[in-house]
Amino acid sequence: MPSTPKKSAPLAAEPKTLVESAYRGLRRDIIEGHLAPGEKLRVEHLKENYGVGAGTLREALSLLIADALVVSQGQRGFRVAPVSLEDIADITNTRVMLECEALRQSIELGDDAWEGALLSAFHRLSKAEEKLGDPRTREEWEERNRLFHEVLISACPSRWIKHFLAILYHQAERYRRLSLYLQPIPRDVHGEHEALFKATMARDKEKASAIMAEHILTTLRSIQIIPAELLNKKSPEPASQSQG
Amino acid sequence: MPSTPKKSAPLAAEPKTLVESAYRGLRRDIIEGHLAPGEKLRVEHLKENYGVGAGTLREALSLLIADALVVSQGQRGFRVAPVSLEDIADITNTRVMLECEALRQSIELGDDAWEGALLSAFHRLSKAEEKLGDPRTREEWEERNRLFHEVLISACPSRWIKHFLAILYHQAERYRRLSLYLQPIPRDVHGEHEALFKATMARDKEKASAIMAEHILTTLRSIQIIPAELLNKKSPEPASQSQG
DNA sequence: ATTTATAAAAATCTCGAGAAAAGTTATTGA
DNA sequence: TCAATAACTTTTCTCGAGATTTTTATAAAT
Repeated sequence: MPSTPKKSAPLAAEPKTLVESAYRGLRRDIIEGHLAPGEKLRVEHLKENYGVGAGTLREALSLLIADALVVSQGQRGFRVAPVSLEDIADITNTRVMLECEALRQSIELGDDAWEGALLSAFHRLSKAEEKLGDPRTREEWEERNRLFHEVLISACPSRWIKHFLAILYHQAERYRRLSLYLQPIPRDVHGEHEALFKATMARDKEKASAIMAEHILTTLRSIQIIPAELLNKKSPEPASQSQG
Repeated sequence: MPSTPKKSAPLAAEPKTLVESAYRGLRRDIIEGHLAPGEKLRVEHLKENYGVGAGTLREALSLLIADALVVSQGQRGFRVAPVSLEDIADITNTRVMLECEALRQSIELGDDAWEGALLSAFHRLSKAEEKLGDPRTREEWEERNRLFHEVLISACPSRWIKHFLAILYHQAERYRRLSLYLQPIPRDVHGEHEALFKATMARDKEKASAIMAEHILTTLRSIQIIPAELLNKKSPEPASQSQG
């Protein structure tokens, strides 16, 4: 569970310590694909890229195991978590179940402030969707999309469901970015968001969750074709990373 | 997700490294209550109890954040995760949802080998339940109970659901042990297990999941009274731990 | 040519000491 | 008496170096 109630990240908010700085940088590079799935993470090499000591980097990698973005085996070091078609299907199905349940509870319990926040988030997302196509606005849309989904379920009182959803969202985001090269622009995602928004505001639990399920599953279908060369790099080819 | 398909633990199987040894010992001591909820975990003191260096212990603590048994805040060190009535209720409800879904899928997809394993697990659990009351057999019952639940959902193909359930099971176990002093012997748990077993073998998905839900919720009700002195020790009172 | 054994290389794992921060106690001033 | 500051103590955080283990490369033997 999140140690602080501030954000969805599994650690405190701002990178006060070097461990957290390295954790952030590594997470970003894994999700954005700069560190390929299955790639070996050699501590002695990586510590230079993130400007920290060996022990500190090991600690950051241990933290990333919680997000299932890194795996470690016995005495054989760390690797970027591998990807597979079964995995993304599993992630999606589990996310559908949890997010639909969270949405139902949120609709049941949400108050006026929640409605207001939702209205605001939907407005901002709509604005970002108007000017899609420009790759410079993609990051903005990505962030507002995340926020829209977060606000939708924010009235759900279960911290555990939200915690698990945050993990799954990061996982799904990684897969989405891997297949982004193929499908630069989503399908009619605005229509889906609008229907989702309306059903939620109308407090129609079943309809809203049905739309949500279809929405997430559609995303899966647009992802399922991933070029083979992006999968599970086992060889120790050195990749360049960004710096926190 | 588990890095190895062997067990439900988030790390490799046997404690080959000191990090893992410390991780195991700490997890045990937290779940069994030797390290009280909310208690501060001072690295310099703890490293003697587990016979490892400071960096190694920090790494083990980072690993425990994945299980939500330890929390860390900024520059203020580590603490045992606090407990609350809302939390155990949340854990239970989430567990009901996930475990019922997993059971439905398991019933749907389980083959003959699964039925055989289930039969075996139920038999062993029944034997252990006959001679309950003797506190020496409690650990044995605990283990067989865990295994019975694990086998029940083992035919569910979703690794993520099982991963989340493993986390929640550890959480619930901690609460159960905290309240164990009050309720040394469970209620008619054997009858519940038998009904659950029969409905599952009869491939009655809805009936089985309904019994499962009631079963888990009943456990919650028997837990919800926890003596105040066991809650959230904020003061740095030194507690004695077991040694790995 | 394939396999086994040996040796070198690389990487992981581990520890103790030093710098930075947080928490605590004592002192000063109103 | 109480609040604020300052000095002190404790603890966390960080790094570099040494001990094991794994991996790779080389050579010998069937």
